[in-house]
Amino acid sequence: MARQKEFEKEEVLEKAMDAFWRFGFERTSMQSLVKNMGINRSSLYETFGDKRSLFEAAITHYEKTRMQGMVDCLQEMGASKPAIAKVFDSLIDQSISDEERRGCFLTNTAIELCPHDPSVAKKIATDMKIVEQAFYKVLVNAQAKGEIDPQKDLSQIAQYLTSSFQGIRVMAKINQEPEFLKNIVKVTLSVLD
Amino acid sequence: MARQKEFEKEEVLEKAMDAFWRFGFERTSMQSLVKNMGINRSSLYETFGDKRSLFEAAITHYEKTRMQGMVDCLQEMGASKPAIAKVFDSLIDQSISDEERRGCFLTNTAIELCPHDPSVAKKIATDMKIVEQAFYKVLVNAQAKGEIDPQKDLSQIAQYLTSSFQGIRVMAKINQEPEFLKNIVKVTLSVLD
DNA sequence: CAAATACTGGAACAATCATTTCAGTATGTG
DNA sequence: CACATACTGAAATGATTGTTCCAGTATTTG
Repeated sequence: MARQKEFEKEEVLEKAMDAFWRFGFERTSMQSLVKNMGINRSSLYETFGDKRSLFEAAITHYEKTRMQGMVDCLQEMGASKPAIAKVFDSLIDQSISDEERRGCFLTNTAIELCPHDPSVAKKIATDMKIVEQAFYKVLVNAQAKGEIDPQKDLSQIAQYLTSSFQGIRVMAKINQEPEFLKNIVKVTLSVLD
Repeated sequence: MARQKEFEKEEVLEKAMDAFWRFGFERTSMQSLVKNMGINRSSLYETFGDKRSLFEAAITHYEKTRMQGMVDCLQEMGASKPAIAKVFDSLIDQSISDEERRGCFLTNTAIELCPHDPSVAKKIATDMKIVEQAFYKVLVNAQAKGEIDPQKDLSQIAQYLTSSFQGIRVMAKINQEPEFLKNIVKVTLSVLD
């Protein structure tokens, strides 16, 4: 018995995420969010609450729409060593074509907010654990297939791959040359041989 | 024929660096800088110019007082493989005891400013090249001593080590457990074997 | 003493920040 | 039609932002 919402929540959240992703929490003003999300200021506050809440929603949206895709790729049936290479290859593809150098929203947030925001820090820590465990599962598969030396400690390698991933995200902010990034990945993955 | 400056430039710059290091460029206000540097607002502007200039001076100060120490460690006479281990060990020590999770000022700045500030981006890129070349020199020594397989491509490994360093800096923002970080370093350096 | 420089503290500036509120209009259901 | 909800646009709030300016005081050198 009332008017319906005119905007799709996910749709405007995508735009909010994009703004936070590009500029970070502090450099993104509510003013610019109103402009970029294309909804009224009042609707924004009513739907998402304050800036912090909106930011958390944006992070959650990133987890669902970006991070999960990578995790899924690692958790496909029978995924093993090639899946790891694939994930790092698409990391490079993304980094090269990322003209605004957005990098990874989670990495950016880890740097900007983790030390001062326990709630966000917890979210990011959980995300990293999920990525790490996705790597771990693939490594188990790979080891079972004989692609990886059975002596190797897979949980350690999973942590290492997660860390390497973050490192490349940082490097891509500084140097986007394809050869440069490819070399790093090559050496990184040589650990698996 | 005039009054002398009462504060040591390096001394107050250290304090400015500390603030920017902890909170980043955007979250550090001139107000808080006036307070933390312990000098008058007028003196601040007269000595360092505007906020951006002060920030660049802070980065330069970090390069001289923090980064250079690591580079020196790598460039000591005859430094080879153990020097690399030492650098990563002290990275872990720093990360563990870094209660405010400041991490690396250059990493933080790369994430926050590189995409939007070409001048800062250039500075950081130069710094990374310096670190990379320091690694490279040590690797050459190590290879000459027979510590490293002569077949390995040292410039690629130098890039890899630089990237891994950044990765650990990010991970330490998220998880400071010593065992966790040590494992990552262990796997990282296994590339040299 | 006189001139030059460096300090202090605070005021003033215009701009921007996040957030709240409100009056008015549109669109739906009973 | 009546009521409920959702929209719009704008204004107002109070705080904070970076920066400039100034009057007054202190310290040094010629």
